[in-house]
Amino acid sequence: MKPAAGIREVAALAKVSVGTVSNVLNRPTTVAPATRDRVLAAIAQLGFVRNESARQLRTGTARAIGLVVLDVSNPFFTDVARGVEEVASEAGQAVILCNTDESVAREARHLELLAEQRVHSVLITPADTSLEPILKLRERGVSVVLLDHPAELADACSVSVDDRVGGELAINHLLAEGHERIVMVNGASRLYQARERRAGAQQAIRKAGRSPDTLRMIEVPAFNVACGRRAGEELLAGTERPTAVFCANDMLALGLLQVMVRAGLHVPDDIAIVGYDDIDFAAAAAVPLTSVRQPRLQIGRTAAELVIGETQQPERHEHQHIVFTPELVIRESSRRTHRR
Amino acid sequence: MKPAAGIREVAALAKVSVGTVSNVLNRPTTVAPATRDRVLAAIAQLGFVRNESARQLRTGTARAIGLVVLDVSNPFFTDVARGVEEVASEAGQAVILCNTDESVAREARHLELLAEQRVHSVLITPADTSLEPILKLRERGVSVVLLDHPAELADACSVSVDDRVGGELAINHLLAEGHERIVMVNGASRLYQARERRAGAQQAIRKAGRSPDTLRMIEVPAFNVACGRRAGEELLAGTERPTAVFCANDMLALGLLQVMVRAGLHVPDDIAIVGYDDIDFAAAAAVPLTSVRQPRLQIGRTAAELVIGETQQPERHEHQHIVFTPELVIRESSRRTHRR
DNA sequence: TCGGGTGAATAAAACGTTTCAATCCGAGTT
DNA sequence: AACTCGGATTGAAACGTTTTATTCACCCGA
Repeated sequence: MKPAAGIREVAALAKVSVGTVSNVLNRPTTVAPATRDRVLAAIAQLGFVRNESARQLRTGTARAIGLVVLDVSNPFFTDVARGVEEVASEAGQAVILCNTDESVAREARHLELLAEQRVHSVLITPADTSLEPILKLRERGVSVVLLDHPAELADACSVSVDDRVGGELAINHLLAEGHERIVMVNGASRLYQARERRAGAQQAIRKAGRSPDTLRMIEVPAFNVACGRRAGEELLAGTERPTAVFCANDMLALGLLQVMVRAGLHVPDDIAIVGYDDIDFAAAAAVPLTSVRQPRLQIGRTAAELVIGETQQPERHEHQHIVFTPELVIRESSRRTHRR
Repeated sequence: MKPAAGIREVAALAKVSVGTVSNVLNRPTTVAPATRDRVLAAIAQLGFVRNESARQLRTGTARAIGLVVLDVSNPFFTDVARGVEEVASEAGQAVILCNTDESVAREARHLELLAEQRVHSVLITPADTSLEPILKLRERGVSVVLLDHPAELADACSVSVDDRVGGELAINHLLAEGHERIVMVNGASRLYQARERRAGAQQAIRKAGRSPDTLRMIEVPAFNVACGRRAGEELLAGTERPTAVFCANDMLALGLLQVMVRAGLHVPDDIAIVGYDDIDFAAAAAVPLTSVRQPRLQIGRTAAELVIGETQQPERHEHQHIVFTPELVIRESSRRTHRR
């Protein structure tokens, strides 16, 4: 195991200066074809691999963009990540994927790491209401795009989906199906999504002129399957079971659904369920899940495009706030049947 | 936006040499408490963030380990990743997650990138039978752990699950349930997992003394839901529908299940289905899926531990090949009912 | 008072690139 | 023949750390 050939060994072998080798690597057109070939041959022969740290040190910034999400286990986020990756790799950028599990502490750690790596931009779904750590990034000159979190104040772009409309869509649908005792199972209200979806839901109730207690709230610690199960058990144990449940994401909905089915309840006749995100598994669930669809890939692609635009032409960049509109996909878990 | 404070600015402000600042960062105990506090104060005041590239350049290797998987959308891999992340972060290592989508070209690109980053180790589920690109990594001094791919020859550790046994378990179960026309839906046989699971399945048939045409093979291009759907449609269209299907992973099984249910077939009475991996969504599927369980987190944790052990004590490290044993989890999708 | 230690701090060399000003050389132009 | 021009190549500085050998200041025991 030799000590790894560097640019100077290559230069020596090709009988050129290190500057020329660097040019072959970075501006191939400026070097004469003959020498270029000689250098490439030397590179191949020595198995030379550019040392990215050295390059970065010199140029000042990494060719990577950080993507910080709330939960990698949630297919919603892996789909977003896929979108990001697609456009990033076209632009020759690597993506560093970080998972916070909704923890502020983990988020801070990851942001610290990304700052040390000198990534030029960060796409992030904030784990907290306070955007303070993110603003700090901006101060350091990092481009930031907030995902799923319109940044009214922050000096950054944002890409989001109108969660308020999403919440409304879900509740309107349930009301139209004739439900009058609805429970909303929500994640930590420290998360923007949780708050907005709730606000949308409540707004729908108000607009429909129903009593506020038509809609009861349950807050669980995290947006995952386990918490969905827990919420389901809670509902089963309690008195006054609702006739419909709106879960603020599909992971919760799938967990809850599982509990209901196992308990022998019929979905949707005994209890209707609506989820949020429309991940692929929603359609394949025990009872195909009605869900509020978000354009997952599109979110990722757009965010990546914004940030790449910003870093490539910082001067003529204006921060944008892009808001997609969600769409209700009705499936069996909430569709009126004629059984009862 | 000032030009980002470096270690020398900190040193100047704290009235010490840069060496001392570096010591505060890396060997805090060796510096006197008073000066240490002074330096820390300066760091805080300037908002100094260590430049990881410079550190890396000097020390020669990154504090990161690369994790290369076949499909980030597959919860199996995100769970493995979670395991890796857990132990890596305990050891102060970052994880760079790369997705190949089973493509050899993408795998090569990612390995190239990781090499440029000078990661000290790579955990990888190879996208191809040939391990050649991986051996090249080893030559460069990178520690490698093969995931899900026992490395008989390669100069590397491996962590895997006995896929042959897994295949056998699945088929034995279906035979025991009385099935005599079984189809196995498999991914690209360029993947080790596909080959082994098939071998196990065939072995089970042989051992049971059944005719080889009890088991028919279908090979689809990739281990994902879409391909599972396609296989399902193919089966529906063909003559001689099997009474049971063994899918070589849960994504395939979920896709296939969806098609069957939509076509009005009853699972398991009209057609039984067995999956592989036992991802969380398997239990929540339209019909809870029988599946061959692999210890997903454990795989990730073990791999990370191996590689960290190797890099920390290269001299007294011996390559290990750890093989877990899979376990059949029987659920409704294959359980004999008394309906027919 | 003198050495000999010890613990703390320093100065300077390296790490492997990129970049930029400077040089070189041959072809055109006058 | 003298000049200019432009493309190709070069050499050296710089990027921000870590590290190692060295110096420094001080105390202790002889």
